This record gives sequence, C-alpha cells and structure tokens, in this order.
Amino acid sequence: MSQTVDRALSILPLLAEGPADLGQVAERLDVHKSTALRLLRTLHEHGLVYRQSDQRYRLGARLIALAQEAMENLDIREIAHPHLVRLNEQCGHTVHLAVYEENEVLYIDKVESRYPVRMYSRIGKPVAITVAGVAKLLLADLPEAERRVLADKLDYPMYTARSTPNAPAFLRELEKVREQGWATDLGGHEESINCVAAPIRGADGRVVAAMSVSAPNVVVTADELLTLLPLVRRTADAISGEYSGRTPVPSSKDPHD
Amino acid sequence: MSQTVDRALSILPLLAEGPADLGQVAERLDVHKSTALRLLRTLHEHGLVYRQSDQRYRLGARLIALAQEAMENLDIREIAHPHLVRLNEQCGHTVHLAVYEENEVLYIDKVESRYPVRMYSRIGKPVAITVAGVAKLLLADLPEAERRVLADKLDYPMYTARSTPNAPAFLRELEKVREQGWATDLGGHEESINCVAAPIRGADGRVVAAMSVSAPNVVVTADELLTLLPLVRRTADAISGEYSGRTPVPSSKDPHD
DNA sequence: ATGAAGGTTGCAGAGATTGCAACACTCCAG
DNA sequence: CTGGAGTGTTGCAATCTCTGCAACCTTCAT
Repeated sequence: MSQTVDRALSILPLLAEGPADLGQVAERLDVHKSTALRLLRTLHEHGLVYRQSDQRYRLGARLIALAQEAMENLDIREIAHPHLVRLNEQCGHTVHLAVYEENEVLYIDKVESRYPVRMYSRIGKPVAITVAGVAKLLLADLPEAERRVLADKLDYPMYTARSTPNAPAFLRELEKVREQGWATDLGGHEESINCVAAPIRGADGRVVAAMSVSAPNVVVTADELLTLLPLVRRTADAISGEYSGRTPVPSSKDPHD
Repeated sequence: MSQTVDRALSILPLLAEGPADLGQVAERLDVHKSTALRLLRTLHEHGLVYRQSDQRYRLGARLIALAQEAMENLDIREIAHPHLVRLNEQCGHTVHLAVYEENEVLYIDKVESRYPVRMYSRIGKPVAITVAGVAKLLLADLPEAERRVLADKLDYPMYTARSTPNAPAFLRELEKVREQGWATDLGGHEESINCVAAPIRGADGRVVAAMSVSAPNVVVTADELLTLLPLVRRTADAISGEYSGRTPVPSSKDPHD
C-alpha cells in the first residue's frame, strides 16, 4: 500500500536470511543503490538493522527487544505460564503454549522437560503447522471457509511417514479435532516424538491459544502419554477460565481503565 | 532520512507499549488518520502488526519470528551454545551469553540452572547495563571516548545498595574490569544474586560477546562462586578460539560462497 | 601509484504520499 | 425505529518526498 515502507520492510526478511551488503540489498529489492542506502539508514536509526564491522547489514538488537515486549504483552501468556509450570511439575514433560495469527502458528511459551532427552523447539519459532497438535486445534476453530483456503495454501512436508500428506486429509483431521476437542501428534513431526494438546478458549468460546505436552517414545509410549489427556484438558480449562475472567484472579495489577 | 518509513517504524515501539487504535496511533504520530491507516496497513501486510478482534492494533507474530531468525543468525551464539551447555553441566548454575549493540546489552542465550532456585532473566531482554558483569566487560572494551559518552548518558538505578551509583564510579569499574580481564556482579542487581563473567574475543582481540555464571547466595556464597572463575575463563577462551577460527570447527555447513 | 569496487551525496524530475472531505459502518439512546 | 456520535475507509488533487542518476569519495589490492 505504501511503496516506500513496503520496500523498507522487505529488507527485514531478506536480512533474516543472513547479513548482506548494500549492493545485495539493492539488487534484491530491485532499486538503485542510493535508494537502498537511504532505506537502510532509516531502519538503522530505528535500531532494526545493525551495521557490522565489515559494513554489511544484519538485523538489529531493537528488533529482538521489540519482539520481547510483544510477547510479554500477550496476556494469555502471562496467565497461562504458572499453569504450564505446574503441569510440567506434575508430569515432567515439555509443555508448549502456541497461538495462531495470520497463517502462522507460533510457540509463545515453553517449559522444558525435566528428563535429559529434550525435543528441539524454541519460543518464537513457527510451528510445523500441518502436524502439530496445537496447530490442529487452532486451525480447527477457524470458520470453515477460511480453513479451506488456508489448507489449500499450505505445503505438506512429509517429515515422517505419519505426517499429514495433503489438504483433504488435513481438513478431515481438523474436523475430527474440532469434534473431539483435543488433538494429538503421534510421530508426525519427528518419528519418535508424540504429543497431546488441548485448546484454551476465550469468553466467547473461540480458541485463543493451545497447549501441549510432548515426550519422546524412549521416555513414555504414546499410550502412556494419552493417559495425561485429562490432566492436560483440565489445565487448559483452568487457563480458559482465568483468561475469560470467570475465576477471580489471585492477584493482578489494575488495567489502565 | 525517509519520512514515510520513519513514521511507519515509529509505530512499532508505540505498539510495544500496548495495543492502540487508529486514532491513538494517528495522534501520537501527529498525522492524519488516513495516513496512519495506510502505514498500519503496510505494516500489517508484512505481519509486523496484527489487528485484534476489537480492531485495535498490536505487534504481530512475524516480528517475533524475525527476531528469532535474527538471533539464530548471530553465529557467535551458535558457536557458543554447546560450550555454555557443557559449563552448565559442570557447575549446575545459570549461564548467560550477551552482546553489546548500539548502547544496549542483550542476553542472546541462556542455559538454566539445574537448581530449583532460578533467577529471572529472558533471552532478548536488555541487561541491567550498569551492574551486570557481562555488560561491564562489553563496555570496558569500547574506545575510551565512546565509553565516557555512554557512561554519561546512562541512568544509574540503585537496584541494591551495591549497585553502581554514578558515571565516575562506573568508569572506574570499567577500567578495573578492562585490566583484570573478567568481571563480577556481587549483589548489584538483586541483593542475593552474584555472578562471574568473562569476555569472548574475536580474532582481532576485540570483545564480541561476554558470558557469565550466576547463582543466588542460598545456593553458593560469592566466594564459592569465584572459585569457578578459572573454569568460566577457560570456557570463554575456548569459544573465542573457535569463533576466531583458530580451532578447526568439528562440523559445519558450508557458507554460500 | 593506479585501478577497481563499493559506499555516499546533490540535484532535478517523477511519482508516491498526504490531508481533506465525503462516505460507510457500528453502537447506543431516545 | 430513528437519529447521532464515534470510528474506520476511500477518491482525489496538490504537494512534497522519494527516486535514479552521475559524480565523488574511500578503501583495498595489485
């Protein structure tokens, strides 16, 4: 909508791939070097871009700090965190919290497993959207039309033999998840890792976030993990209740109105 | 340098404070509503801004994902991580890695203490720059002129009675740190928490990052923590060596040139 | 020294951006 | 049901900003 800003912002994902010098940026944006320079300067002034000693540009520290603040402002995260910790204390496995936003599902919180074998994941990292239990729950709650459109746009990488292979299969899975009110991922992302997931709902019943417990086969079998389902659902419901204001929150700072 | 981009980027920190509606954004930017709308739209298209259900805007998920990539591309982080983990296995305490950039010091990696008592800190969070051991090391390495200017600009919050009180004291401390080649923070940020820190240097000898081990009094006394200094320094040196290419890296993917 | 490669600046023309005003929409009160 | 306030949205013309160019500067390697 705004050409200049559009160009400037296009620089960010470009630099996310790795540092680049002025010429490379200009070329990829298809603009004159001087134009690229001025855009980079503006980004630099705002701290979103940093110029390293070899004069190449990369993403700057303020970006990281901004993202940090963005996450802390997601109040679902604040409310959920203590519940996640408690769940982790009870079962010992890795607990994740994720939200959906504009065609992406992101982990926004994580409590690490107490077992030595941990799975790889990181807060802020986009989730494997076609297989993760939390992703299924979040997408299953979208209006049907939107769900169909999105399912068509997605790629269906076969991480393992049990990955969701294509859009129709995915839509069927979402329908199932929608009805049963919980989801699993049994080795669909990594052969040896399973997870059980449950939805967190706002006051209007819409799914605002999803949480999951994950563990590798070597620690517990899929069946054993499934026995945790009631606990996971209870935790999710507790968070839902607090989030939608049904439970008097133990102690919280006053909102500014 | 570029008015349009400048305005657009100014929206980000504004939204970092909390969600805002179109009118509020326009007012704070001192532009017409329609202008603010178009800037917000552009930010939205790039996913940096999200429109929540009540039509207010807040920072978007792509921002978080971008920051994630930014951090993963800091190769010092990649190189250092296994060393930090090993150090944590040896001593059991919380290990931090931090870098300096444009008047800020940021934690870019962290390995949690294995003890139940943990300190609060988060990757991406700006460090308490006047007291943290890692901050002292990073600032101590700046050219003297720059150090003086920066020291003057800083605030000196008295987190505790042992916090650095003012610029002259800070500069003296930096001088000391510079000479001894390591730093501590003994209760300067939180009364009961101490830390020992060591610098990581590039091939040219400049300090590119700093790492620290932190632990609360209730777990180990300050004196006990200090006995870890040689270990911390050895770890930092190992990272320095690998970072500046003196050590043949065990295995690494090919750079694209 | 010399040349090449990349970064930086002033300038005039082109074109994008701006603010305005009118319009759409939602919500609430009468 | 109707009217009105509060917001968000769009078309348009004037203008001010941004763009690309070309010349200049700096750094580095030969």
